[in-house]
Amino acid sequence: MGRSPCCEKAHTNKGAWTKEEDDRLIAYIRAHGEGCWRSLPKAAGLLRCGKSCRLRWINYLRPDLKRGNFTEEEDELIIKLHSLLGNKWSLIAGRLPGRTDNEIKNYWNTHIRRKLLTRGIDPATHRPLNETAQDSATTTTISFAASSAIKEEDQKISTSIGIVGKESINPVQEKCPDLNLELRISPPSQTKPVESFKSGGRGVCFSCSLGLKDSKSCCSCGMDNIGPTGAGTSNIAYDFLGLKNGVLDYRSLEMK
DNA sequence: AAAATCACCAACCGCGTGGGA
DNA sequence: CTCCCACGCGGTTGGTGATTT
Repeated sequence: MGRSPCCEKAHTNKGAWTKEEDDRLIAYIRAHGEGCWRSLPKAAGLLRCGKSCRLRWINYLRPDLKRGNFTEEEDELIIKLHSLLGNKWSLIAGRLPGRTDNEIKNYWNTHIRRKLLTRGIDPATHRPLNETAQDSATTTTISFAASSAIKEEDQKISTSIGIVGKESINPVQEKCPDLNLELRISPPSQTKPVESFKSGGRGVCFSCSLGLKDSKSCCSCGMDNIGPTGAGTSNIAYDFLGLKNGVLDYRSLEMK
C-alpha cells in the first residue's frame, strides 16, 4: 500500500548539499534549463532525487533570489497577504520578488508569528487574541484568513471584494456539509462608497493598504484619493489580486 | 566550562492536481 | 474514462549555531 517513492532511494544522497553538488546542478541547469526534474539527477550526474534537486534550485541556487534579512515593508506585506490568502506561501512568495515560499514560511513561523503575538494578534486569524478566545467558545474557525471576515473591519473588506471563504466555517455550513462552499472572490454587490479599501478608515487604497504604494496597482490615492464612489479604487484592487471580470484568477497571483 | 535550551532554516515527506497515454 | 507520472505545495523534521543556566 501507499504511494510509490518518487525516486530510487537506495542510491541517492540525503541531507545537506555539498558545494560540488551545487556546482553540478547549477551547471546543468545553465546548460539545459529547468524542468524534467525526474531525469535531471541522472543527466547531471547527481545522486539525488529530482525533488531534492528542484527544491535546492528553487530555494537556494536560483540566481534571482534576494536572500538576506526581510525589510519592515516586506514584513507588513507578508502579514497583509497572509490575512488575505492564509498559508498559501507560494502565492505570497509570488508577490515578493526574490523570496521563496519556503523562506517566507520559515520566516513566518520564526519571526512574524511571534511579532503578531506580542502585538496581541492571533497569527492564525489576524484577530485580537482575547477576541479569538471569546469566539472560540461559540464558533469554529480555522486558520485560513478568510475567517477574518468575521471581524467587523475585516468583514467590510471581505464583503466588498466578495470573499466567500469555504474555510470560513459558520454554524450553518457545519450543519449543511453539502453546501457549495467554493472559495470565490467576486465584485461587491453594493454600489455605495466602499469603505473596505480604506485601511482602518483612513482612506488608503487597497494596494497601499498592502504596502504597495509604489506599485502600478496604486491609484496614487494618498490619504484622500478615494472618491465619493470609491469605484475606481476597488477596480484597482481587483486588478491587484488578479481578478478578471471580478473573478479571482489564482494562477495570476503566482510567480511568472 | 559544560549542559540545556532556544532559534533558525535547509531539506524531507506525503498529498493533491494536471496532463498525457 | 481511468490510470500513471511528474510536478508543485504545505507541513514537518532534524541539524547546527547561539544563548542561557
